[in-house]
Amino acid sequence: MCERCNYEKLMEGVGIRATKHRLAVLRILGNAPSPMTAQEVFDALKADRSINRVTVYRILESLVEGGVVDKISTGDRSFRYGLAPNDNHPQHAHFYCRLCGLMTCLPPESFRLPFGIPSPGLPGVVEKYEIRLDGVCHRCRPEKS
Amino acid sequence: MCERCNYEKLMEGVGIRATKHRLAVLRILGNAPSPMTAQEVFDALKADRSINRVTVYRILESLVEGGVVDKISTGDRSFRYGLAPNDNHPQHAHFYCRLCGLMTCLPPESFRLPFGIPSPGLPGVVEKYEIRLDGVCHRCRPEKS
DNA sequence: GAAAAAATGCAAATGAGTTGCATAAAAGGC
DNA sequence: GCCTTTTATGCAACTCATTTGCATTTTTTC
Ligand SMILES: [Mn+2]
Ligand SMILES: [Mn+2]
Ligand SMILES: [Zn+2]
Ligand SMILES: [Zn+2]
Repeated sequence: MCERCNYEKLMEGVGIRATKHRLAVLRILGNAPSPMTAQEVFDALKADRSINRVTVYRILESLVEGGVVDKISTGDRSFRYGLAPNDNHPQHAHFYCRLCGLMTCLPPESFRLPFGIPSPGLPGVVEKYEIRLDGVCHRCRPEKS
Repeated sequence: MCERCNYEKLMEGVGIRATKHRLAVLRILGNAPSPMTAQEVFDALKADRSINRVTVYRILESLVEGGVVDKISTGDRSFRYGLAPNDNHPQHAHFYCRLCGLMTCLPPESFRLPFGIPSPGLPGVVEKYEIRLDGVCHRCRPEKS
């Protein structure tokens, strides 16, 4: 999804050592058109590398912890992971199909929150926010006229 | 949360028979200040009634299916349930504390999406949407100056 | 290069939510 | 009311994404 992102620098900038596996995970997420599940990342990695499922979870956890990757919740019981918003990638909303589980990135212009996180008045300190539209994607529509 | 809601009518209006258990669940959700987990609903019910955990899940499922209750996703791996937006209860965003798991309803005025669900251009038909601010609530703040 | 620290692998556990099937309660027909 | 059919609930077992514990590499530090 981005040629301008130097993933090594991105990771080391937040104090995460750039191992082969971690770099591979971040590249996969960076090239993905939509946020992926841990399983999808795992499968993508297995294609040309031997890696353990647990390691994938731990890497994703680190990247999320470092703020490089976003962990996105859905209507099913798994999470999706994608590049976190940064200078090159503005925050954006997602569409989630409750039938096939596909999660789609929406253009950043639409559905942005009209605020710079006005914490005063809120019940806590906001670290991130999520806007998710749920429904049924066109592929899954029963009848398409 | 609401004295104007006739829960029996609400349920039967969407074709859900109002059994004792179902009514109790809906009342608990209606009186709750924040969306609850299935476990919390179960515990609240157990206080003055014998009921099975699975039944709670099935009742919540029915109420969600009927559109009376909203199933809200979070940063942990469980869901919260609350009254679905209706004439008396406008859609609103939520704040989720990643430390204690508390989910708080935010005033409907703030953080509403500027749209009436403009499906054209979207990857599917939108049925609902979620706005969730994630962070750490004041109670969980490590140092409060 | 040896010791310490960090990353990875493997097996087992966790836990919210689900499924299958038995029983109880409610609804319909007479 | 009484019998039949449908729907709701209970109980036990299961699912499956994620986590945990601990052993084994791999990397870093000295
Ligand atoms: Mn995205
Ligand atoms: Mn709410
Ligand atoms: Zn779909
Ligand atoms: Zn908290």
